[in-house]
Amino acid sequence: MAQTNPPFMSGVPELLVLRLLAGQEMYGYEIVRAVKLVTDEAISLGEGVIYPVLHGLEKSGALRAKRKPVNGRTRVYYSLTSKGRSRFERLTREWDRVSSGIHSALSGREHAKA
Amino acid sequence: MAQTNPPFMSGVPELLVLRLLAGQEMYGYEIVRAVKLVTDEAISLGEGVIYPVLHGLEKSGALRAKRKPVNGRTRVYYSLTSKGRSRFERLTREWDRVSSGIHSALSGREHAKA
DNA sequence: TGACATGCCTCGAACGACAAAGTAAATTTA
DNA sequence: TAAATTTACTTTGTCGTTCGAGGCATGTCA
Repeated sequence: MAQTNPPFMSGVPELLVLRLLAGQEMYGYEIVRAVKLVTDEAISLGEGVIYPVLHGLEKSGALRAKRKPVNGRTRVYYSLTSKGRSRFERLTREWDRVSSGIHSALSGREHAKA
Repeated sequence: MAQTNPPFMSGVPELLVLRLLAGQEMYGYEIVRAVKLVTDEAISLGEGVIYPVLHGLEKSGALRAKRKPVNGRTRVYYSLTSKGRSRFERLTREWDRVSSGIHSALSGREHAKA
């Protein structure tokens, strides 16, 4: 029972979460909605993806969580630590490397003999 | 024991294999070497990745295999079927969609309020 | 009253990438 | 000629991750 955004998704939820939190502190439910917006509807991630990513990043020290009661409901706001920021930068570089490698492969003229 | 090319790799081996075979027929070991070349060294896939992909694609009808003895050794050449070609096109479109969504997210100016 | 939105959480399944190791023959090198 | 390297294919097992579905509780709007 996986798959809706087909392939090409590994590492992407984490990258997007870090990207959003690099701009401002946000809470989980908000991130779920924001992902759609910032990716021009290309990518949609459910809560079952976002929350585990958030918890994992927090546990590893990349995020800091702050609980805030708002209108009787509780929101958990996350923000980047410095560790999170460097992780974001590393992943961004990695993404650039990989995606441009693939771009080369896809756009290269036919055969490149080994 | 996963990870060397870290994240962002899901679906990529299959895409690259299809891409290479769209240009010419090739055998497994050759594909392993070619991947490095066509991705400008950005991506390197071992035999433990390539061969299973090849077998899976063959089983699903995307590839056709032809055994050829060469210098006493046996090579298994693979080529794309029409099913494989349309799969390649579909995956390419999907890759473009996803990668440009991510690009939007990464390059967008800060906050985009939900 | 009910339906829907907000907000959090967790489970289990399915998939797929990967390293490592194994086999075997040809080629190269010492 | 013996040893090491390269070619070539294969399989096993592990591990991380995404994902849908479900559950819970409160608030708002009809």
